Amino acid sequence: MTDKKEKILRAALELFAEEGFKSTSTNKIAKKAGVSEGLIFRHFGNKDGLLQAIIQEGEEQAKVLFADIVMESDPKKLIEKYFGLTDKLLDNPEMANFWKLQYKIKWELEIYGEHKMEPLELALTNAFKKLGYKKPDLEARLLLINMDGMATRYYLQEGFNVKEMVEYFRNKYKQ
Amino acid sequence: MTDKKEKILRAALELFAEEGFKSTSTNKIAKKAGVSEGLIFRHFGNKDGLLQAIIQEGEEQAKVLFADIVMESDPKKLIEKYFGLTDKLLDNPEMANFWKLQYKIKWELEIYGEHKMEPLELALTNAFKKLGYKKPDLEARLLLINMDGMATRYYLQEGFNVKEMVEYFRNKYKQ
DNA sequence: CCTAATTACGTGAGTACTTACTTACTATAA
DNA sequence: TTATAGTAAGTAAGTACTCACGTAATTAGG
Repeated sequence: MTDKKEKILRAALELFAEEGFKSTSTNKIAKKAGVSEGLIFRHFGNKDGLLQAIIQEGEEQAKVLFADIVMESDPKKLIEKYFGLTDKLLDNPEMANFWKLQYKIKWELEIYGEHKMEPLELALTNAFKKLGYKKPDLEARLLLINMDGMATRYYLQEGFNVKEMVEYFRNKYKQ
Repeated sequence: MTDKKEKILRAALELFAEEGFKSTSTNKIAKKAGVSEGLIFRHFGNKDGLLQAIIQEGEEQAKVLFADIVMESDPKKLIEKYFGLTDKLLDNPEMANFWKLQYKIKWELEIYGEHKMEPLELALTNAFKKLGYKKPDLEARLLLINMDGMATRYYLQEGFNVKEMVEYFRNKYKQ
């Protein structure tokens, strides 16, 4: 991975997350990265290849992020760790940018990409089963759906207090 | 409102909801509506004016939709009516299209437009207060956040079973 | 170890096509 | 007769992508 190739990736991630995939021109990406426009196509083939490269890189990040949660065997601790995700995401600006991009392109290209979340959903389902929930799969999905909603607010509603909301929701699973 | 003007509005709503605002060309709208491209600009000034017209029309629809819920004085019934929203939205395809557009442009243009939901949030807050909830405002917001999450899944995740999820969530507020 | 050949990296100026929007014009109705 | 509704054919400014051309790095052979 050359220096300029990485600069393209970083510039594209930022611009895609800010302005969307289709609305971001390759010209703009090249200017932000400080390279010639042609270099983008040399390295990634076409604009879509660039997007795929960004997505793939992010998926690997996500796996690392989820690993610690999924491995937890104590159900209560697992749920606690799940709620801890938010803080991790908020503290790392590059990670936050990547997740913003994820949601943006979800809506722009209308693909949900559930496989990314599947291990997390399964782990949560198992935890709720151990805790005696009658419908552990639905309870797990409810948590993830709530996460989607939180993300919508966090990224789009100015002044939305995530931490307060997460704290309130988390408390429902504490006792 | 002339016949052709309305055809433009309908075509634009559909295309914006399907492909997004920026990605839909005025040329395409004109072809779908069966009018000349220039007529769009005669009636709406520019592409943004067309979007505004669609949004405004939809906001009026939303007010009508929420009115029945907001007016309800019995807290339990109010919450029940809130959960009934889903069925109403799913049964009316034009309404479904409008809400899809709402979420799409939220992410595309990064504006949340909370004022539209405010009366609903206030009404729910009041209902939870009457029912003795310690933090009725947060509980109300939780419901709306959940709705955002459900919408994300419903519109983007193929094969997502909304009714089952809504039913499960609704049951938490029944007793 | 030096040189020659090959590959990978990088650019600037082009390509054909699409974009939102304009203009000059006609038909229709009040 | 005057405003309104409607059109066809433009326009300049993008758009993703290509191409001919260099230069730097890597490898191969004597």
